[in-house]
Amino acid sequence: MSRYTAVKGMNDILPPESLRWSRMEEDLRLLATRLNYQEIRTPVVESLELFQRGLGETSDVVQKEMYVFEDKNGNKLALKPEGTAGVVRAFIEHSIGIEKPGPHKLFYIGPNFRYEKPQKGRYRQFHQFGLEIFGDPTPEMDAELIYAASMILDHFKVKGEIRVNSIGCPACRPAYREKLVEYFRPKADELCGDCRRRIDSNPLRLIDCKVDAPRERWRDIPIITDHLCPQCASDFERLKKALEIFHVPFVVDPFIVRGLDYYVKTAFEITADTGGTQNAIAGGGRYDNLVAETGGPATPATGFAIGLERLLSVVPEDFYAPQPLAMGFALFDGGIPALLHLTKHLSHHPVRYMAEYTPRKFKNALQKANKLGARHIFIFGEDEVKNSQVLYKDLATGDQKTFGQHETMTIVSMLMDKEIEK
RNA sequence: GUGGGUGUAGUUCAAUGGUAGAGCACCGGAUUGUGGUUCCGGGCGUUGUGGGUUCGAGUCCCAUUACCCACCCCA
Repeated sequence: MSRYTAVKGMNDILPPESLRWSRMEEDLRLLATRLNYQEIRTPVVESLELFQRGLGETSDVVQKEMYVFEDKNGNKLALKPEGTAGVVRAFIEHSIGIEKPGPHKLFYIGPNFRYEKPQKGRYRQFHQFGLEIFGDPTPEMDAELIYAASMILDHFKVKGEIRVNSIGCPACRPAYREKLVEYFRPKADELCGDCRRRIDSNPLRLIDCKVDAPRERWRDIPIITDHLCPQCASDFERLKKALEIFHVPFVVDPFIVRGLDYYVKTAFEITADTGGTQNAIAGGGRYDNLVAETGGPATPATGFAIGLERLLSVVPEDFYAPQPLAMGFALFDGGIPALLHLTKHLSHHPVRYMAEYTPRKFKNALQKANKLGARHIFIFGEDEVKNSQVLYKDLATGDQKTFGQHETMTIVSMLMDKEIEK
């Protein structure tokens, strides 16, 4: 047992899992870039107030899940619990919306921190990839964003369910909220303790309760989509129409509620079977008022974030096949210079290769290569060195061949061709 | 914050209250340059930690801690 352990809820990512991570990140960057999203990198730390204002004082994230601390100057800071607030702050601070006409498409990828009790799919340090679009108010842009999300699912061969909703705007949501309160108040005695509190604190959450399962018990719960203002209602229709043109498979789920206060109108969520109860792999929606509320010019905006731990947990195991490994051995000290030359040449090519410079017996070299899972080996023994040759052996097929030591280009192309075949 | 479960070798797991073990993995070897099989050899682990009961505790009791899962919340 080592004396030090990783901090609770924060995990080491070790090989070979780390390879899946870096490949996944590479793919996400590539996909986003192709759709003309540009990367924005914001600090891990922001002022506490930014999050309090942005996410809402009453949200659980702000109330009890943030890592808050003071620096030596007494500034109240927080580790970012989500990605959007920092992006919005940077968008305003650097006048991105003023310098060029919109829409401005940005993506980010990085760690977030929430002080929660860890469980499957939930960690204190977790990672998100997100897309944000500033300066476009249309539901069609929401649809394009959701289409991008569905492309990401397809790319990673993930079967997810895209659930969309409209949660209204400041014009219509308060009225719906009242309707819910009216509906549930007489039923308070039948509700669980949490829900009784929610009637006043957060009535929108009532319909989501797993203890009471209100949607099973009462069929006549007021539904947000029946209480939208004319503008929100027509936007929602346009959203659905656009999604159909994109051929995005989706279901309307009028019970989706976003946990952060800044969302309006379009809200969506992608769920998948992650093997735990934390099955939301992505979530997002429109946040038209956040830029203004954060102190910037009124700017409509929409975006979403994917939880990378959860995404990776549903990416098929064989999605990223490791490259075959090649190894080099010397059977005696006299083979080492030639082995060094081979290492030097192969280092310049995209083949996975490593050498061992302690001379081994032939049999032990093969054993070692097997144990490390190598596919190709190169051996320099006395005969080979005498003739300026190298022995190549394919451990999968047993085929072997000798090459001249100067035929390294042939060797490289052979290794690379083999990889393409596979 | 609230529950439940589990902590024994690198790992997966055993051990009616009576000397702590096995598989896998790892290292070395089995007469000279051909592997995955086989065989032989290699482990004194503060049994998570601290107390208690007992002649005797990995085993029973209490506390504590870590991890896992669930509630809650969310990515």
